[in-house]
Amino acid sequence: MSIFALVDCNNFYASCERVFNPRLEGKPIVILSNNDGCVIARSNEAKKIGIPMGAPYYQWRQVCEQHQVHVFSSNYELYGDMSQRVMSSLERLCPDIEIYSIDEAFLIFDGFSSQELYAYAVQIRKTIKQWTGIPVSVGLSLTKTLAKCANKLAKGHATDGVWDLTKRESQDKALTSFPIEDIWGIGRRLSVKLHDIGIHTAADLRDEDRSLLRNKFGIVMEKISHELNGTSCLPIETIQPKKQIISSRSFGKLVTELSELEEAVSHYTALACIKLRKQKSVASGICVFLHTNRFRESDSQYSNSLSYFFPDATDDTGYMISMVKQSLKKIYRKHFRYHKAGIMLLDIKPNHIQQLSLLSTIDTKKQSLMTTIDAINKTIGKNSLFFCAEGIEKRWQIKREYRSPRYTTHWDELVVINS
DNA sequence: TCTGGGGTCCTAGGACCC
DNA sequence: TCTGGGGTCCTAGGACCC
Repeated sequence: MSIFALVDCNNFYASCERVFNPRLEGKPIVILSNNDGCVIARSNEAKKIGIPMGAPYYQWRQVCEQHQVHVFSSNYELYGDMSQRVMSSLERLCPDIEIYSIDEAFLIFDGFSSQELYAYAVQIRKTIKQWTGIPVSVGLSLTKTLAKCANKLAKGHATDGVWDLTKRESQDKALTSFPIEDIWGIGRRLSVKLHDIGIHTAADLRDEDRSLLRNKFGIVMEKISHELNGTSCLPIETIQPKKQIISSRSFGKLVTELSELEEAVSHYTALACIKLRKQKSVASGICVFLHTNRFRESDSQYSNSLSYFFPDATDDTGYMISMVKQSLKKIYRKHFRYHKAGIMLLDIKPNHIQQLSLLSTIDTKKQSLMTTIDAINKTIGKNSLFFCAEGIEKRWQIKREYRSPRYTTHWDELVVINS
């Protein structure tokens, strides 16, 4: 029988900061979202202080200062690179792997006894720590959902960072005190509804009449119940190309001018196109959106979006920028203070099964231009070449006052050791 | 002053087809 | 008395995840 292991990095972003700055060990750390807006990651010490996930930073700044919390802007280049190191290490330890998020992966094992597997999980944990510096926890069980539960227990209680829920007795014991809101796939709204009908723990949900669950909540809930019962409904999935790519940011300052919005939106388009070409795909359309700051109740509010579909699916940044600027002009209104804008690439397909229009004229020169730009930027550094439309000053760019060095991706930001 | 960003899946309802 | 029935595709909205 197959056993799923969920490997999850502990407080991933905070751990990444610690790898290159060991003085942070044992200290409270928080990491802020883009624009230094919200708290999006916390070390255990920061959790203990009571700083909640998602809290607006300006409301917690004082508390942070008071407790000498180390505050960082998000450093996605560092976290992304560290994630790759963790994932490629895991791939060497187990060939059957699904990378589920930046800090989690499911592994699948066949033919291990549960004692052997427990020992191997402990080994995996040690190896990842040694190779990357990142601490991880491992949850073991018969389904993905149970492995998630096991991982949660590993984080809370396990001494060696591994929790085994493969045996029915251990499941019974754990699930009767496992709150439904902690189950993977049950969010805030569903847990309220479940409590209303008397389902309070994972065991309650597991033992509930599944046709009732199906009728009341749909197939997702029915599957969760099966999964909690040890029947696997969610297989390991291989990496799929994205079906849509979104690129958007809040601005570092409120923006009123069309010209600045054009720059921002062009820049986001360029970023999205890089991702698009990287996964060897083309997009059939692009949607542009913008809105004012809904938290500023005294400001007049406006939001809008507009999609444009291309005659032929494409990955050409220049063409998309020109189209997106036209769309933006149509939805732009003067006299509003804009807080955020973005674009979404729509109906993405692999570039080798491109459906051409009757009158299509694919421009191979442009294709090789994009390939060349990507190659140059890859060799001599990001943004070495970019479209003028993206702007040079980029005054609307996000704030990142507390970003740590990009230790692993920039030569001039390498870690320095003072003797 | 200051409130993230990027994704997926499912469902219901409408449009349309034969 | 008694409006056809069965199917697909698309979209918007809701829910969730990290």
